Amino acid sequence: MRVPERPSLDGLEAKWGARWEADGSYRFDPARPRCDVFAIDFPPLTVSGVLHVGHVFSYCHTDVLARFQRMRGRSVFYPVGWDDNGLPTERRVENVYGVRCDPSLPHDPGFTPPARPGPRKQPISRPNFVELCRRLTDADEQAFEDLWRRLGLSVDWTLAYATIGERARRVSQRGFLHLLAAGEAYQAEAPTLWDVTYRTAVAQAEIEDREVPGVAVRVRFGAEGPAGPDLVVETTRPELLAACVALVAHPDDDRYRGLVGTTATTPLFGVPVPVVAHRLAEPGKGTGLAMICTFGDLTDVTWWRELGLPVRSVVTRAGRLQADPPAGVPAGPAWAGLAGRTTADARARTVELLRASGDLAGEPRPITHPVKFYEHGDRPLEIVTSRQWFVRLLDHRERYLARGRELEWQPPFMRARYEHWVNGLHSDWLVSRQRFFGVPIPLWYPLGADGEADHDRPIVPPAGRLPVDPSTDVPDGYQAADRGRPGGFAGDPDVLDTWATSSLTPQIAGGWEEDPDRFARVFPMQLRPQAHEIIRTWLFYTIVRSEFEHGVLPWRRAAISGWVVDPDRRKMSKSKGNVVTPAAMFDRYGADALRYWAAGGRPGTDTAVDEGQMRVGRRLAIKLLNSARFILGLPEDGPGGGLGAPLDLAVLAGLDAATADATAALEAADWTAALERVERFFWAFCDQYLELVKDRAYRPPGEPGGASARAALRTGLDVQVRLLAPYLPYACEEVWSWWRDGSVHLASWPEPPAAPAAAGADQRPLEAASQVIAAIRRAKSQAKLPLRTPVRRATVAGPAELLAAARAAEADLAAAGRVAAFEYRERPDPATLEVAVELATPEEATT
RNA sequence: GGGCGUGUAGCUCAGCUGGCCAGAGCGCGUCGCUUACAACGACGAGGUCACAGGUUCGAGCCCUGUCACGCCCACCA
Repeated sequence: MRVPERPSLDGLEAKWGARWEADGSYRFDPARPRCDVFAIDFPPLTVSGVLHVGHVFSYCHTDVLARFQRMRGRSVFYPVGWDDNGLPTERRVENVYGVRCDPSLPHDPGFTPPARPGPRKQPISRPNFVELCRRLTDADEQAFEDLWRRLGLSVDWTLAYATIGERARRVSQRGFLHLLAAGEAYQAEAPTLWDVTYRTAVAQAEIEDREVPGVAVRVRFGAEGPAGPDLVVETTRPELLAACVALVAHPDDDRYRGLVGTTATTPLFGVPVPVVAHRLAEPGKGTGLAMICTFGDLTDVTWWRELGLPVRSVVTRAGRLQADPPAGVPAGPAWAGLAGRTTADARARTVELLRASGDLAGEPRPITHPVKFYEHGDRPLEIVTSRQWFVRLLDHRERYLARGRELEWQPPFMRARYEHWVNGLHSDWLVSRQRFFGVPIPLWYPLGADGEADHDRPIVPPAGRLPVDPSTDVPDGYQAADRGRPGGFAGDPDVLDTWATSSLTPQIAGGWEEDPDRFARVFPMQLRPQAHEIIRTWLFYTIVRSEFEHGVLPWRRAAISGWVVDPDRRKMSKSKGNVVTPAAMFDRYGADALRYWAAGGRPGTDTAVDEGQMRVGRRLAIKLLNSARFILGLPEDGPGGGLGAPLDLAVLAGLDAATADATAALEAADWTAALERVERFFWAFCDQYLELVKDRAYRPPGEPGGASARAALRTGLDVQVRLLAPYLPYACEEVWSWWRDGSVHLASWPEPPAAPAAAGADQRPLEAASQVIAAIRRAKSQAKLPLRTPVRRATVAGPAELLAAARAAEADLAAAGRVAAFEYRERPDPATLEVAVELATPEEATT
């Protein structure tokens, strides 16, 4: 036994972190049978360059569950992943190094990035760009790893993977090729939502609506024949006038019924367009007559498709009006004034032109309206027509809904989000992205004699060649010189959506098709912890992939965590300047305290940063050290039990109840309830029980009652250190090391009874004694006297059973309360004990 | 516009399938350096359980409606 003179939390993180790493304490044991494995599909940590306490919050929850399961004897499969793939990394590289990717440039092997970013972004080749992405993520990952280690996450670092790493690329490409072979992945030339800043198509799941200012403009169209006055259309996108292919009204709208089938004429351009009817036209919006453009919004796409209208594109992929007008639109002065402008510029310019030509009906009205944005973008999405890869979702909606009902959701209401999303899907999953730092689409296309790619006959690499990069690798049967030559081949230039890889995290981590033995042991997994805002992406897509590849749910339970909000309950963000960094919290309170605060966040609920709670957590950890020092510093008894006093049996019986409750809560993944239960017991153990038996505990070995108290104290400590270990891994490990071998985190989870002698013992002696000692303290406190003030007589009144229970602890009460004499009065009515306390006079007190 | 969630002491929240005087921690006040702990301990004061109806012997908990807040979703006229 080696108990320090003054226990402290200082230095524990470095000391035990190094030990756990050296001992491989958290290694997964691949030899254990499937039934002993607890596998966690842990969220790949987003390497974003910004650290805030939100990053540690939900990971603590998972870690508590992992540590609990490990102590229950499971081999925990707890891999850590890095989500470095994707657009956020690209954007950071652009800003940090002042570069941008130009895939037409050749690789420059001697390239070094500018020392500091210049005002203009320097164009560099794709390989150089990807190199910089790697360099940046490597550095970030190191910083993040240090943070997770300090937090005490019990992940298995030997299982680490990165979503841009070779293994992930191989799995991702294999998965894509499986979809392709099954006809579940297909390509289509279609109008899709397009981000003009990043110049890539985006999927439904990555879009968000934002309320932005705009204008509602009323525009006159020329009517045909005797229809009378001009037709007035209200639009927020007048710049798309040249893209107008029809006007539309609801079939039941009497105002326009007579016009359907006639032709109207666009102002400024004089282009004839048909007036058509469609149920999606809403009589109540604007004038009830809308302009159909290719393409202003998704409704335009629907109208265009269902009504068989022609295409007149005017917006380029860079978000500007194209140089030449679309076919059928004259290249007159009106167009000349708009060509090359951004859509926002062109909008204002069009209003001026309409005003000059007299085609404006009234003045433009400023409005705010919801506009679609790419979640990482800051300019509104446009709709452009391009060739893209899709994965079928709509065909299997019912199967995904069924899997969602099969999944155990925590909290259960989160299932509604999932169902809502799946029911609201309106398009298949667009998986191709016109980006650079991602998993390449593993295909080439043969080039015809005319040099055009034949997209209908993609060249597929054999499984053994994966991963491939079609921009540098050459398909079997071709030479490098055939690239881009008529009769040769061209690589698919696109990369896969980052979720197309992340949706395979169970397969990547589990060794799918590469380590079948391991995969069979860990998949399907037990737990998927994640945040609620990515239910529609990560969670949904993972179910999609698992359903396709394996026909099963990828995990049994999804634990959805809430947000961390600032102390004023606002979401933390860099722009608001309210980000709390974890490093400062670590320094001030320590990892255990931070974990304690995080564990107070109930499943699925938002939690505010609360330094007060961190202080409480720190206090709990210190209390544990101090109480352990006291208990372990008591005289040692020889072997042979000794448990016997009713109070000692009672405390252990109470501990058994707490253990059972905490275990049940943790089995249900309710880390907060379990902690509350254990914590409550622990404080009572220290403040009530320990104070009551101190006198006996001090007695030398051999004297009556001493061994029993010490046995209960030691047993209680032993059990409670294990109950708290998932929450306070450092303080618990420290205490454990004072008197036990090995790591507490590999010790067994306590199971009642803590001591056979105390099994099912009567808990009332402790309950009664606690009431009596509290009353004695109250009397002294109200008399403004020190607690050591003697009591001449304490008269205890109450029901017979409680009186008997109190009497069983009389000697302890007398010592703890300095009571000279007790009297007992039986009274049936009060449920609790009433204690009349006669304090000693000052003269008596001094003697 | 649709959906989900939340509204309980100054603050953060517990209150399980409705059952005796509504709980905890923080904060606050008072007292106390008692041989584990003064970055501590003991004790105490704080609540019309958002509002209005209803069901019931009995409701913070169930039903209806209203209000406030948060989140998710929605075809930008």
